[in-house]
Amino acid sequence: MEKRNTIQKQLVLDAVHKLANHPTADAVYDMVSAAHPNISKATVYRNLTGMSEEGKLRHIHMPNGADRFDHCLTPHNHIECTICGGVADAPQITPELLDEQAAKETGFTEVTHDVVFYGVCPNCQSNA
Amino acid sequence: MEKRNTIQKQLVLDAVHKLANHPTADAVYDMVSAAHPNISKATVYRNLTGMSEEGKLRHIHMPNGADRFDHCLTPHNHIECTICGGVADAPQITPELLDEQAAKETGFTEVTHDVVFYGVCPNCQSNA
DNA sequence: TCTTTAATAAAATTATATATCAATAAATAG
DNA sequence: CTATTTATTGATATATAATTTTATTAAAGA
Repeated sequence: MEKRNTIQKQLVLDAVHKLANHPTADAVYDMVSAAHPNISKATVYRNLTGMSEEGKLRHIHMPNGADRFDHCLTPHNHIECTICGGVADAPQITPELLDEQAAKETGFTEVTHDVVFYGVCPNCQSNA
Repeated sequence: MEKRNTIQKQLVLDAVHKLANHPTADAVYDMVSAAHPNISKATVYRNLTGMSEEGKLRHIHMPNGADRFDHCLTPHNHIECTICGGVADAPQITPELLDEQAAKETGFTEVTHDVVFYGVCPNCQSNA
């Protein structure tokens, strides 16, 4: 008796898949609580971080605002629009190289990294 | 009469220089308030972000904990120890290339980025 | 069905950062 | 040097993101 499948956990996972576009915990809460009004925000947070640790989701730490969660598990980066705040996928760029080089030059081991790009999204470009 | 030089601003700038190792706003506040007990935390935050915008300091947005501030203005990245939480300098890696490639593949313009590395620092390696 | 205990709901708490606003003091003019 | 202007400050309140706490609930195995 280790892990249990709860309705709440399933609803949270479904919401991240349905929302697709890198929702924040709050956005997930909004969607889930529409169908299941009594769900607690703490439960949403717990399940999001828990399932990220299990590898069912990806936890994206945004340097500015709230963290986001991604249903897509293949390696890639993210780009945030500096105008509307929307987050899109960005290409993954030679990550092994980055980590190796940083390890060599800093003396740190087990090196990983986060990259977040910023820019103006196509939509905000045309509305300017 | 535009910008004013205040004791508080000078104390904050000095503290970031003296602390050197990428202090958080809180660490700066601790040092400054030792010499100037009445200083407000809001003033420390205001001066840190203000001087970062003026280019006198660099504001490092950390994806996890509190933001940090760097007296060193030459371009480089940072690496955070996953054990002790300390932050060290990391090499800058082909940034123009990253931004260009991300812009091309996403359709975003005016692309910049943040990179933060994570790893185990030399000190935590030997204490393991 | 019963038992165990992982997971939940609700509220309080922590951490980081910003906003508000009356009071203060730095820069300049006279 | 003094007066004036207003940027800056201090104190507090507020905002946002996320975690902790604790009694209760319910999932899974016996």
